[in-house]
Amino acid sequence: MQTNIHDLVRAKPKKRRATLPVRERILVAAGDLFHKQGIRGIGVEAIAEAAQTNKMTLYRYFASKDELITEWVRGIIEHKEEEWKDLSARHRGDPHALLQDWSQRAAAKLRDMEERGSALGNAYSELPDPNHPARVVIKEFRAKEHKRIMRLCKEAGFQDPSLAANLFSMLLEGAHSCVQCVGMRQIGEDLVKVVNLMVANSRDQTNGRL
Amino acid sequence: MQTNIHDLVRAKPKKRRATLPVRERILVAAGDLFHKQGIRGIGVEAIAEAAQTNKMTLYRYFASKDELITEWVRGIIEHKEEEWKDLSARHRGDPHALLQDWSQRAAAKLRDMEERGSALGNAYSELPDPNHPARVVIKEFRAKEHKRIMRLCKEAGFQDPSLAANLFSMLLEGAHSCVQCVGMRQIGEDLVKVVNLMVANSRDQTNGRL
DNA sequence: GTAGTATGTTACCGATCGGTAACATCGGGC
DNA sequence: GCCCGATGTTACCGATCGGTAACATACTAC
Repeated sequence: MQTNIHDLVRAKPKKRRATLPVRERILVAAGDLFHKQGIRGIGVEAIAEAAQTNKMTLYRYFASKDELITEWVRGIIEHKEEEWKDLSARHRGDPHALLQDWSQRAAAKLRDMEERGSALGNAYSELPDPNHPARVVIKEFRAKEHKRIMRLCKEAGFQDPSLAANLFSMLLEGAHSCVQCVGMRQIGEDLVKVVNLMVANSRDQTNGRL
Repeated sequence: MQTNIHDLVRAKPKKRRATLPVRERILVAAGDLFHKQGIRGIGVEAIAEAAQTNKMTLYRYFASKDELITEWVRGIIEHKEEEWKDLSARHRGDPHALLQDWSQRAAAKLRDMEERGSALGNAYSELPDPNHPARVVIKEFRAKEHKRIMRLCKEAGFQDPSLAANLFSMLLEGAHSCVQCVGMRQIGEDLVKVVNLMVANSRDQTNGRL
């Protein structure tokens, strides 16, 4: 077969797809589909296709679907960890400001969250097996995160830091669920409001209400 | 074949199993397994077996697995509705007491909730299809429940009833999630504490902080 | 060029699962 | 006794899915 103009034209977009390396593309596509369709609601073949590759290549990077799930979860957690680092670097020595900024960022995330709540929360619900590696990872992260908030509440001088920390955790997690029955903008704003109130309360030493 | 003593002995437990009518047994077994193993993690055959019947009979009562799921969800909601009726009958004209009782009951439920949070929340996560009847039913219920709380907050004289209602919803939903990273006893008690605080605040007219 | 590595393609396997058909059995009411 | 409705049993179908094998192709480096 002779080389003609069409071949030259078609030849271009060959390597063009590689905006990201394969592994990353798979993780991104998997994350997107896991989140939208549910972990058990999407097959590896569809994920590979969405990542512009195929099942075989997927299995060259991930030993199993469960491992793919776990790596995806790890990625989300890693991202959250980095955000914590940024947050604590930005407000070093000022736990009140940190908490407020934290709630504002959460509200911002709530704002552009369409219908299907928290990825980690959903994953946790979808993986009831207590030995599933992804579930274990999520559980550890949640415990860690809660300790972090607890420490922050102590630094912030809350009268009952344990209560305050549990409250913050409840509010944040609850906001993700309530997005589904209340508007997301409202929920985000209310989260910020109440955090501001609590912080103001803890600052005002004459009235340690919370 | 002759009738012998063994046949007589075996004959007894035949109808003995009917503690509940078949349909109820199926719903109970399905609920148990859906909750423990996840909706997509359990098959209809296993459900039928747990209900001490078989797949064929299950399909004589429920047209499909989806219908079984939906009926199960409806049952849970019905139960919650009745509890609301009881609650509002018991505290007619006293929204503050109602809210406090409500939080106490929620705390009690949190106390004997082992590991796997709210059934409706999990179901919602497991059924991403926005057209799934069970999902629709849950969504409607949540909206209804939130309106109920909102009305209650107005009656209770909260300065910002919308904020208060969103807060209550967030706290309750969040408590179900946080059960997984904090102890359940603690979460329940803290939920009660903060509801009491908010109610006290709304009663104290000189300080409408929330 | 050639060799080697990463990726694509196809076909397949075994298991599971939702759902159905056909037939057997049982139990209660007449 | 008989009949009839409810339930049990078995076998099966078609689809989906996770995972693998074998082979073909493309790209890079030398």
